[in-house]
Amino acid sequence: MIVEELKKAISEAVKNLGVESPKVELEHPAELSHGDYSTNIAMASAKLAKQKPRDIAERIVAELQKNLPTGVEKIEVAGAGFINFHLKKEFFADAVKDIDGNFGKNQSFAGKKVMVEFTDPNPFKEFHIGHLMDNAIGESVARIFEFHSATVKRACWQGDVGMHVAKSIWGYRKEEETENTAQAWGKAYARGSEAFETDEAAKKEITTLNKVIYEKSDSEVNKLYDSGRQISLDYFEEIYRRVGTKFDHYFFESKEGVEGKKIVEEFLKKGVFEQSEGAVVFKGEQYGLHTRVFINSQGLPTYEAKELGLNKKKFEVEKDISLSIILSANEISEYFKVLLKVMSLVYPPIAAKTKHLSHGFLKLSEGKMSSRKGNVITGEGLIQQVKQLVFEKIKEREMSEAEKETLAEIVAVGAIKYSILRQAIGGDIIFDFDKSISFEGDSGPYLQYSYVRAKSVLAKAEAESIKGNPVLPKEWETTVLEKLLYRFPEVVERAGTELEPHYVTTFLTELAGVFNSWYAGGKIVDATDPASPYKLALTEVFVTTMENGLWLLGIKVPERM
RNA sequence: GCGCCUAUGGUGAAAUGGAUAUCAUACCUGCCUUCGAAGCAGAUGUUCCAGGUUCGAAUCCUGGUAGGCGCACCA
Repeated sequence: MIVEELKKAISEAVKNLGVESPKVELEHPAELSHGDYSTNIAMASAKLAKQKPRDIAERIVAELQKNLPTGVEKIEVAGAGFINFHLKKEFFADAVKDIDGNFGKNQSFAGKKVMVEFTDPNPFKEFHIGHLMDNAIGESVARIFEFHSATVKRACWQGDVGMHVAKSIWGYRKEEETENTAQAWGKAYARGSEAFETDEAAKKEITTLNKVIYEKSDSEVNKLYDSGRQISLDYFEEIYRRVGTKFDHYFFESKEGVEGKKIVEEFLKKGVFEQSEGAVVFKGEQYGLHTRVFINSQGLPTYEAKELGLNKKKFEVEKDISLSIILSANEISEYFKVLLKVMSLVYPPIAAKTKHLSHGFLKLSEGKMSSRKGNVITGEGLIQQVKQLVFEKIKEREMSEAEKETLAEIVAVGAIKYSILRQAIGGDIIFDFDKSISFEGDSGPYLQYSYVRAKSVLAKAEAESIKGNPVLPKEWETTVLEKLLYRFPEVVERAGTELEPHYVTTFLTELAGVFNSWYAGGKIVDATDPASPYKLALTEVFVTTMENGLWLLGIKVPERM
């Protein structure tokens, strides 16, 4: 590996100078003109040596020149004392040669199992664009772990009991003729919530109904409950299919709540929880957190207790989980700190392996979206709207209706996922339909288009029977494309360590830009050009990288567009 | 009130304590008789404020300001 070679050479050079120095760090400079790798070792050791950084840098370089590491074209001192390494064109050609379908994968989680819990929509409520955001991030995180060779188990945690269900069923019964569809249940929830907040009598009815649902004591309610629940779940399944997620495990609050309540009761005796105002609570203040209710005064488990049951259950259904990730919006971050504290007191080994990953909020420019108020954009609605724009764009194309339909779906879902995965996961996205979903510039379709275009170059080459060959042509000037391509595995690795899919998005966007620019600069397939086979090999490798990178983002690639 | 998070061109974002802060969009100017113009090339414009740490700060620390979220039986 070039990095290890360079590091070794640098530390030896530094040692030969008798300069004391900290650990050698290599990085890619922000600008390619500054070389392929750079080190700030001279600045870092200048203080220890009581010398000028630039002088040290000059002497290190002189030392390195005596025995230039393989693969290095030239070494320069720049700026305050940076040492920049420019690699040889052969290095890049070698890197290109090694790229295959596994490009970007590493072994860091080989033999380890990771569970990722995400999406988590609640039956009886809308599947809104916030769920779409959670899904896009969660699916990408799962795929990134798969590229780290982990066995990944996707889990979906669904609230099929609780106050929201009572509100929905109450709201459903209020309306005389209500269709049994997911949309109708979503509206019923809004009705129930409204009444709960404004009407005291309704509030009482709903609270009672909640208990009835838990106890399954009313057969008419049970019937409504069963059919409404199934309608929601079927509806969700259809969305998962469209966005490309397959869950391994579905967990339900109705089930895990029972176990969770038992855990709370057991640890109430052990003093972890205490009784307060008829409820069972955890006093978080002693840990700098706040108090939360685990069993309410009706004797029903709250979300906290259910989670306690859930996280134990995860480690029962899947043996040997190394890492259990829970994805959610950051509105419940504080709550999760309390939960993780309780978990560390109740079952420390599980708590130690559980990590809460919180992402920002997807909200509308006119304010917070709330399914209680009914001002939500549903996930399905958004996909439909974006699809319409795609249809508009391709209406003149010579394609069958079926082909247009498939293409519109792929482009629409890709555009949405890109708009979510382009930024660090902590930040909110103020959703504005016209601005948030783009087809040009930094966008999903830009990546898809670049890919499709490269594929058609390959198709042309095949038609003209020109084959790709990664052997360097005689006169060759290294392209920016080559200088970026070999970095892809590093990007994937970093995305995994930091749990940040957007590193992949940023890299692919830059790569596609570089490819497009190169593409516009001259012909790739050209029988009269001796460099054509190498150019083709580069194009092939670009296609492979885009395929793998887009897969990591959960973005599908069309054949034509 | 207390706690957590955030603040980067007009707008949306990126940046491992590093070099002249990078993209996109919008606006303006060119390029389809090259392998797909959902593209390419060019022009304009940016780190909330005040201190501090550091050879070096958008990044770390302190104090402000502005915004978001949370703070007992919703999830």
